[in-house]
Amino acid sequence: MKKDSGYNTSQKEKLLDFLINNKDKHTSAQEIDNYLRSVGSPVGMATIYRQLDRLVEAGTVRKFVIDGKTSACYQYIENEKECHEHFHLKCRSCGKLIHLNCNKLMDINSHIAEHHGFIIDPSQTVFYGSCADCAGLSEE
Amino acid sequence: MKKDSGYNTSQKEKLLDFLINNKDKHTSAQEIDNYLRSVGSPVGMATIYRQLDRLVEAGTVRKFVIDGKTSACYQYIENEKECHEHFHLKCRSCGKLIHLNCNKLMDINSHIAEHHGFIIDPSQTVFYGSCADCAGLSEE
DNA sequence: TTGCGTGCAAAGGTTTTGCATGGCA
DNA sequence: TGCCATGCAAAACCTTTGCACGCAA
Repeated sequence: MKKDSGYNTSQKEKLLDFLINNKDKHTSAQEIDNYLRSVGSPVGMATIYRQLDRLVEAGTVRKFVIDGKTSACYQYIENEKECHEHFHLKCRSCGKLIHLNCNKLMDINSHIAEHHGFIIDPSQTVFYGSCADCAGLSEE
Repeated sequence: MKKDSGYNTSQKEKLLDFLINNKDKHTSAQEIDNYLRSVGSPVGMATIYRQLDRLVEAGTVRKFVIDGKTSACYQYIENEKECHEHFHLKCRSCGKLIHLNCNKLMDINSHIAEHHGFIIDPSQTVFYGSCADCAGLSEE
C-alpha cells in the first residue's frame, strides 16, 4: 500500500533504520545527521531532508513542529491507521511521546463534536505536560 | 500582576494594539511588520521579535508554531489565568482559536493523572481539527 | 544504459545578535 | 542623567534548490 517508491540506497536504509529504532521519540534532522555521522556514515543534509519529505509524503513518518522549537521533528509511524485512533501525550521535560489508547479519551471527540461543533483530529493533537517520571522530580 | 516591565515606547504600544485588535487570529511577525508599515509607523524586525519575546515571556501573548508554516505565529491572550483553566481548539483551516470552557474536558486531566500518571498542562495543549464552519464546507 | 539519488554549495526565509544611537523615566 | 529600547546590518539557523556525478535496477 505504502508505495516506498524509489531506489534502495544505503543512505535511505540507515536513515529509516534510525527512525525505526527511535520510534518512541521525536527526532530532528540535526539529530539524524549527528547519528549518521557518529556511526561513520555521514549523509548530506539535503539527502536527509529529501528522504524525510518522501517518507512523510508516503505516510511512513510524521512531521511535528513544536512550539518554541525552530526546527521540525520527525517520527516513524508504526501503523498509520493505529495512530489515527488514539491521542499522544508529550512530556515537555524529557520529550517522551506516549501513545494513549483509552476509550475515555475518545469520548472527548464525540462530546466536542456534538456539543461544541468541532471535529478533532487526534493524529494532529498532542497533550503536553509532564510524565510520571518527570512530574515526580522537582522542577528546576 | 503581569510585570509589563520596560519603557512605554510608541513601537511597543502599536504592536500590542495590533495584537489586541487581532486576538481572534494568529499573526506572524511578517504580518505585524506589514501592518505597521502600512500605517506609516514601520518598526524594525529586531524590535518586533524582541517585543514579541517579551510578551510571550510575560504570558501576554502565546506563540504557535504550525505544521507546514516556516514562521511562528503569535496571538494575544485575553486573560492569562483564565487560559490556564481551559483547553483550546484550533481550526487548521481558518486558524481560529476557540477557548473551551467545559467541565467534561477537565475530567480528562484527573483521569489521565490517575490512570496514566501524566500531568497535562492545559495552557500548553491545543486540540487541532476543524471548526463548525470549516467542517461543513467542502475541503478543497 | 537510464534515470533516480546523492553530495556539495549556494540560495531562501526566519529569527537572533552586536553595536551605536535615541528616548523614557 | 542613566539605562533600556530601537534600528541597522550582519550573523546564525533551518530548509530548499541547482547541478554534476555515481549507483541501483
